[in-house]
Amino acid sequence: MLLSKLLGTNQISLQNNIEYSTFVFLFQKSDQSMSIASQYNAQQSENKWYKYWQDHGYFHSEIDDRQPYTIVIPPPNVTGILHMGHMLNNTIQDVLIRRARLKGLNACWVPGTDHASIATEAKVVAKLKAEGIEKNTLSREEFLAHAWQWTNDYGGQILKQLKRLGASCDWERTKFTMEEQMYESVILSFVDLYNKGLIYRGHRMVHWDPVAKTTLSDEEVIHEEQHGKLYFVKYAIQNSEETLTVATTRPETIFGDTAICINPNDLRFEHLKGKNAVVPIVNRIVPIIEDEYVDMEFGTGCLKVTPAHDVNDKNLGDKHDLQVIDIFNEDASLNSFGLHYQGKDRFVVRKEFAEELKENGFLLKTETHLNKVGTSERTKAVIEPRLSDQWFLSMKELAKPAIEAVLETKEIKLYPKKFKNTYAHWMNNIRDWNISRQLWWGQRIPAYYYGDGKEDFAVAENIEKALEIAREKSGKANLKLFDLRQDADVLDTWFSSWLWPMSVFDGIRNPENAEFNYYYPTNDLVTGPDILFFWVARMIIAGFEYTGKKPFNNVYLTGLVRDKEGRKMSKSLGNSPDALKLINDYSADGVRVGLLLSSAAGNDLMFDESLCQQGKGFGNKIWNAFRLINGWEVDDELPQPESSRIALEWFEAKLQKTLLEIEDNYSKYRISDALMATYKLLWDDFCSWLLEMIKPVYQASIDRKTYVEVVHILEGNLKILHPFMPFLTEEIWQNITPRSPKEALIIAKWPREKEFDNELLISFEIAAEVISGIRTIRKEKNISFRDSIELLVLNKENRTKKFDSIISKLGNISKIEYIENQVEGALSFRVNSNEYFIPMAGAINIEVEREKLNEELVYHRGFLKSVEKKLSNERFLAGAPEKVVEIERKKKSDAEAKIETINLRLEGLN
RNA sequence: GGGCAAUUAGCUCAGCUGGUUCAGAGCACCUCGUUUACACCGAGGGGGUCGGGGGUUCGAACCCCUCAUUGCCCACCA
Repeated sequence: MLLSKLLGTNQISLQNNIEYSTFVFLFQKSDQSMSIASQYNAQQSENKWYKYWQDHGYFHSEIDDRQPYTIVIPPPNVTGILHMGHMLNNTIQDVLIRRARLKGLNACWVPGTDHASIATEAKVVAKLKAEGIEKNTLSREEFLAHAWQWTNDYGGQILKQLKRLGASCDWERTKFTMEEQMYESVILSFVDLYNKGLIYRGHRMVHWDPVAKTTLSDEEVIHEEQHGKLYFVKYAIQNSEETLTVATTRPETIFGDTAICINPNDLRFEHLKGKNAVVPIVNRIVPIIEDEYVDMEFGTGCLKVTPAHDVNDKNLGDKHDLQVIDIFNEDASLNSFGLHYQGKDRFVVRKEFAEELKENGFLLKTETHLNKVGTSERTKAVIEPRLSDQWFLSMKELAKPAIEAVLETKEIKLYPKKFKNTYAHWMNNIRDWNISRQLWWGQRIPAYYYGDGKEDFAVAENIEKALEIAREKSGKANLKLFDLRQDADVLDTWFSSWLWPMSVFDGIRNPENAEFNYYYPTNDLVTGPDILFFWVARMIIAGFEYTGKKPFNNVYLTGLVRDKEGRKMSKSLGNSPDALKLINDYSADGVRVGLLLSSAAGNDLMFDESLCQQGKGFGNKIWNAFRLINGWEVDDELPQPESSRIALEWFEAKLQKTLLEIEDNYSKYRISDALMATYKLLWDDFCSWLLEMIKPVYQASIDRKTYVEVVHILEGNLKILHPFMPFLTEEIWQNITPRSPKEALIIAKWPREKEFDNELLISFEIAAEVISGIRTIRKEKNISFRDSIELLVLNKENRTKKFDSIISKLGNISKIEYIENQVEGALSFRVNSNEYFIPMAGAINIEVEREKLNEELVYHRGFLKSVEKKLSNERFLAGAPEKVVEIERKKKSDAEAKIETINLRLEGLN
């Protein structure tokens, strides 16, 4: 352990606000420093620290004096399993929440799961079917018992998987959208919106999913391009030898035809006006109506009208008072209107009926046709437009504050901001939301029917209240509970999750409760753009409706995780890696880093396992930096070398500068940039420069002051890295010295920001270039790094000598000497205007040297010329700001100085 | 059909208000190096007409126009 080394016998002056607690504890030295493996053992460490964190309640949040920082998880489907999208999403949330914790905020991340009405019900139905049980043989109660059984058996699996990822959720607050509090909140909000007149029951054309046998909202329908056929079908004209031809993509709906429609301006069909047509095979007589809706250019210019199965046809039907004939059963097989096709599936009928039409001379031809077909988001079934009674929520008014908050006052910010356009478009064209579903798994609609009339129902949060209302509404005081029949439908899943940020804090049932007032509005929401409308927009709407406040300040929309060929990850392609296997192979930290390395907000992420490898490699690098420091022997007698003092001073400045950069990145939700800045600080600045600069020569000891300071720096680095790599950092943190639970890294304090010396950073960069120049020459001339050499400096611009000790160390320079004149017979290089010489008798090839110098000369002359051209352009001088002109002048004089130097060197060679 | 975004090194992407962050990063690649924390390593290096064309400007990766390609969202043309 490092501790015994930190506590020297000498008095140490603690610089740089080193955490005093680090030094207070005295533990006996355990002599294990040498036995630490050169490879970091992730698995062991992950289990250990996750348990430790949980046991000590670091994830749990209670109201206190601190400012809250709240995130509610986008609740995954209760029966879901962790996929790459979740991993990305939750890694980002965990980074934000852990950072907030380190920054001293009261961080609260509320986890939970969604009952996912349609998806879960489909799974349960499939499972029962596999056991030989059909859903329709079960009562509602029996089915729900199976569904709960399923939920209890398999539900929440995904939450366990999130723990493997390191997600620091407040598990004590885990919520499920079907649990009592959440369920009641949904019902209350339904009743409330109904009483406000915003929820209504309507007979409308809705999207019907014939597989799930339920309606869907507009958002649940995915339009897909499909190659279909356009069938040209001949209809006879009643009492005439004439015919007309319609073009249709759906011949099977001919059974539901109740009119033919032409455009009144279409001169081709003048003679058909006022006549009737005969529907082929069906032999139904239908009117030929006129409406400008018909596009004369499309197909034949004649449209068959099927009001029961097409939205446009329904509109035409309403307008022209047409009969509505529904020809489908609920599974989209034909009903008795389908005549001899009764019971057959619509697609089978399409084929067979087309054949029959053809045989009877009604089908003139078919053409291939590309059109968009609506499919169910969940079941992939082709959607059937269907007329039915459903519950709707009118959205126009509700949406107004939500539009304002994002687009006008900007109190809610979307990242990346391009989604504002998409949001605006959807919100401004928002349509009423069909919220009823013909399913059993979900919150049941609290409407109770007491009669057969359209309005014979009462809406209330329980049946007793409903009875009161029903008695009043109907005027029948003798109505009994058993006269009431509750609506069979449940609510759209999103009608419960749109309350999520409020209902997890019980803010719907009990809006004045302390927790709700403390944690709400939440801070950041991290989710995918695919549910921007389903969920995000609706949460904003609900938030304003119920609290008058936004539900969150910022929305971070992640991209889709794709495979490295850019394909969507999907089960059918088999290109989705097993999340837990990845964690096992690359460690949770490695996977987190891998996912974040190239995932700017809103950009799709091309996932490649090698990124996880890079993450794992990074972890190992840090582990080994720790091993290096851990292995040093401290000698109290040693004074601190000049080079170490300066190196530490430099790193402190570099750290401060990087902290600003990281802060800036976080503030813009540029998480991968924040990670990259951290990555470079640790790998390049800390490992490659600082540790190399202070490292004692082989088997030598290190002085205590340097040692103490570098350990402190390591600790600071661990804090910055912790949000990205929580396990590794806690492991090292606890290995540095034993810590009490109060001193765990997870709740440590983020490094304090301080002024820093920028000049120091600049002069170090020059020193680094000098070192690089020395290395290049060593390499060119094959001078071993073990052989020390001398360096002569022709100092033309008063280079600071501050870093000379470091140059000596990293360049293995035995002596640095400042000189006044050119040196002959030496190797040379330039940094800025200064020249550096390494005396090396006989190592110079004059010809090669001259050629090199000439090349440089050509470059600088060309450069000078371009600058001079610019400066002689009067319009440039007039138009450009003084600052820019000044820069050009400086460039000019620099170039001139360089040319002069090179010329001198060339003369010297002759 | 309407809208939005993207196109920069072999790959993934930065590049903010037009000029010192201006052509960058990480990875990959090439060369050299290892009894010295780490080969999951170190040092060094090569590599781009900034999608094409036109314009504005003293000055364009950045602004405008146009074309091309790709992706996404929305939309009731059978």
